[in-house]
Amino acid sequence: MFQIDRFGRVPIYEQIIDQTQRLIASGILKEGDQLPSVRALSQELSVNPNTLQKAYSELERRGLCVSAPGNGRFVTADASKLVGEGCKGRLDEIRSIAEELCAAGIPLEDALGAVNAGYGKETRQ
Amino acid sequence: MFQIDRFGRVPIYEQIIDQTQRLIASGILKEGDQLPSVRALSQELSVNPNTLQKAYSELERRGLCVSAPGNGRFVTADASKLVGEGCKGRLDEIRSIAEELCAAGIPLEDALGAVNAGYGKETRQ
Amino acid sequence: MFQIDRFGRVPIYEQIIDQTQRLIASGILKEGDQLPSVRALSQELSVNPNTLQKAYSELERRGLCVSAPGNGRFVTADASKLVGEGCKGRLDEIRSIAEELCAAGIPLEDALGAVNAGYGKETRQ
Amino acid sequence: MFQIDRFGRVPIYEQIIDQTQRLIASGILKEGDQLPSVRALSQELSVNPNTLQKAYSELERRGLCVSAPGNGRFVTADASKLVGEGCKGRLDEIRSIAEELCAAGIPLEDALGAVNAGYGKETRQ
DNA sequence: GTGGTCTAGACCACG
DNA sequence: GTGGTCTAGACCACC
Repeated sequence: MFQIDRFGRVPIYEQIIDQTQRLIASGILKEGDQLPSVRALSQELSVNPNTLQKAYSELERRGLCVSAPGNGRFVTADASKLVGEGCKGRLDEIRSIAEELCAAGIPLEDALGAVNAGYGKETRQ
Repeated sequence: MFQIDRFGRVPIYEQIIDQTQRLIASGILKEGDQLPSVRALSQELSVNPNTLQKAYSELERRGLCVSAPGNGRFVTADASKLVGEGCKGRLDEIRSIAEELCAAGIPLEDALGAVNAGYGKETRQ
Repeated sequence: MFQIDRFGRVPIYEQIIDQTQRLIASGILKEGDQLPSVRALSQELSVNPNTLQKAYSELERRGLCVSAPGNGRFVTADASKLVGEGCKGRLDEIRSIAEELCAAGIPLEDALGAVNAGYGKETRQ
Repeated sequence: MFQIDRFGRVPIYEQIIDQTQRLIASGILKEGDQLPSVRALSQELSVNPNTLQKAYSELERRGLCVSAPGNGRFVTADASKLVGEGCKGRLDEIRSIAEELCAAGIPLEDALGAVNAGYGKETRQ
């Protein structure tokens, strides 16, 4: 369910956040679904419970899930909507990188091709 | 000449590297041009000299500049070419973000639009 | 009769206690009235019977009700008086918050207004 | 500078957050001031560095301070304003408690007295 | 069983 | 020196 890269420079807890958001965005996790418990996931991924706790707390802060102590943690009703909004901010990242590529003389086609590749990977497979 | 963000999560020395590369990519810094001295730049930016030293060392390692002890540090002949190649790696970043946007249901047109915006912004100005 | 928030940080059993006390304070529950049975309330609120048991035990400990095994649980004669005394402790909470507001520069009038609003709301309804 | 209660039910990290906010509200901590370092404060209070890190991270999330890795953590320009706004929400807490006191038959004068006591404590001393 | 908090101690990158 | 992350292991309250 989750894929961890222990050696990159993105912290583990952030990988969990990102991947959970992606699961919500793609509809695999829906409103009311229970997230894997801190302990269970900790064993499955061989990651310290505290690290997962940190990731889950952040997701909660963003309003994507709520915790019912003693019962588990559940995806909220507007999680999907919130993730969608958040993703729009990433368009700015693309624009920013595109500016650099432009300045460096990389042809526009290459940049557009990269975007298509990103979309194609999901749609074609 | 340089713009430093002391609070972001990208280290200062990396900001120096990035911005220097961009100056080379955009032709503002050309072969044979002298880079600002560590001491001068350190004062101008209120940045620790060690930090600048680290940035410059990395630029040298990448073959973008050479130091002539006692004379200064100069942009190399193939700096422009090397930067161009390096930038291609950023296409992967775009592809990676595009995958996420795709998963989140953001329409392809928006992503392509962001790329065009990045290119357009520079060409129109 | 009861309103439960499963996600807040106040434990469910404490919510039951608080709300029962409030029902007594406001005279809705009077001496000799029967409290809903653990089983019935457990179904109505979809709450674990143990949780309700814990709440009722605490109410008994405070002398607000007594259980007549096999017959039910009943509000005691001095419940109303006891609740009244207990409420006085909340004056300290107000004082504590008032200190913070004072430190933050919130005008005294606003704080007094909030108290009046709390009283007014009940008296007007 | 900080006062920790290890036995109450408010977590230590939250006490740090609250007290820091109060220091900002009362003008003792001003824009640009450096917060005590995680390690230093950890020793002074005999509290684990992680706990302080958690508190500081939350303050940062609320926009009250920024961290310059390697240099320390500093109060932001609008920290004071943000704290002021946040405090207004506490008026609702007062109103809510006042409602309960009203229902319990506590006289209005007692509640108003508690507010005055909170304000008086700071002004008279 | 669940989530939440805390400690102790380690490692890393940055300045 | 600074902040940031992670692990290991413990304890608590709640359901």
